[in-house]
Amino acid sequence: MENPPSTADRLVFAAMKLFLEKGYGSTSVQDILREAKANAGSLYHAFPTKQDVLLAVLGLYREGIGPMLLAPAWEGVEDPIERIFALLAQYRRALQITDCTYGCPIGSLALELHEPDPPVRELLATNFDGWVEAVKDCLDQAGARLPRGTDTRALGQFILTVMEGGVMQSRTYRTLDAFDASVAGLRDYLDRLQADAKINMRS
Amino acid sequence: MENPPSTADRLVFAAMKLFLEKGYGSTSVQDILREAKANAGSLYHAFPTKQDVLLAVLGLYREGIGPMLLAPAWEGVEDPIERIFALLAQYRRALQITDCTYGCPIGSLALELHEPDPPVRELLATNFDGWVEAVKDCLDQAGARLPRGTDTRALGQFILTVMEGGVMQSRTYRTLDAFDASVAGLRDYLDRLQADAKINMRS
DNA sequence: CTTATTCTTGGTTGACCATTCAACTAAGTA
DNA sequence: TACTTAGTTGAATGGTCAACCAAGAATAAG
Repeated sequence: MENPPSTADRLVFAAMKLFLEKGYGSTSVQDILREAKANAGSLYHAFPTKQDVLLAVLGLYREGIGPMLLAPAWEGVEDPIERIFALLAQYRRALQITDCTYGCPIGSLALELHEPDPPVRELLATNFDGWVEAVKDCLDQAGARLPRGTDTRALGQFILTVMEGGVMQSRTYRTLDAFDASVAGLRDYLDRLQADAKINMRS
Repeated sequence: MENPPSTADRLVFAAMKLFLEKGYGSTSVQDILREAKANAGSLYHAFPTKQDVLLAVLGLYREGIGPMLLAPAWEGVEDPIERIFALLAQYRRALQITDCTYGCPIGSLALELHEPDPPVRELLATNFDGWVEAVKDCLDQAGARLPRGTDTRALGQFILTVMEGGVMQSRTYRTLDAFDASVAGLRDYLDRLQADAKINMRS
């Protein structure tokens, strides 16, 4: 993995960067070729179509959830509930250093591609699944700190919802306000759930 | 307003329909012309560029929030908190009858247009503002049923976040599950806020 | 009726799009 | 050596795109 990356790898990384910056539709194959310093033939030798490049990018995101997203976010954070907010803080940082222009790449693609071919839609869903699963694990670890019978998977989906909705608004307003308001709302909610669980310990 | 609509109107309505169905980038000027049964020159007589058609569509959405969105959703619903959920139910219905393909037109455009020209971005933000303001009004009417000192505008933003995030996931999964889970989470949260406000009445 | 204005017609322009292809190179094998 | 395969080159293809515009029709004003 230390040797120079293959042309196919360069192409996928270039596409990942450009899809994040400009979206899928507005990124031309030429753009990818220029960014990766490759030729059209090389791309079409490695990938049948532009959409297959997208699939490779989405696959890379899926594989990267653990090592590229969760690992850095959770460094030095042990508490499972705090890990959730550390993850959200990671997205906040991304918004901050890009002046609220880049958000969640998966969410952007999910809404840009109105009627994506089934394989694309499935990979987007798989990415969401991986994210929700990670949050669900945190919630499960929090265990008795949450009310008995909490549907942790549904709560995980709710947390993804809050992240994506907050990112969407912040990108539109070009301000962190809406994202912060959304995370604050979530924080308040989780605090109340924990307070409730504490009171009802007996029973 | 009973006379046949002008060509410009037909074009804007056609564009509204197509932008919702296929997004802005994937809708060509030709598509709009075909749908509106008009010619290219007519469009460019009424609008300098395609983007100006988008601006007209966004303006129409903005004007329509009250009469086209809130009025039907709130028919027969008086309770301010229930009005919020009636509004969310309206989006659920839209998802349902389109097999989870159409969601919120503003949200879709907001994420599709990665770096929109300032006037477009501002109109998207104005649309969000109008929505949040309407929800805020409901929350303000709920008054003492919410904890003292509740930031109703921030809570309104949070509710928009939940709607948009839920719609995004449901469109990706092609299932109402994630939307329902998100609304259920919000319902639980608002219930807890109201329970809290009731207990702390005295003070 | 005449003139001015507004709107419509539809063909045209030139840029850009994803994709293809025949020719070429480099590396491996026997 | 001769042959095979994987990867590369970059020009060419056919199509679609937003936008333009000259000419004509409809409408309104004098």
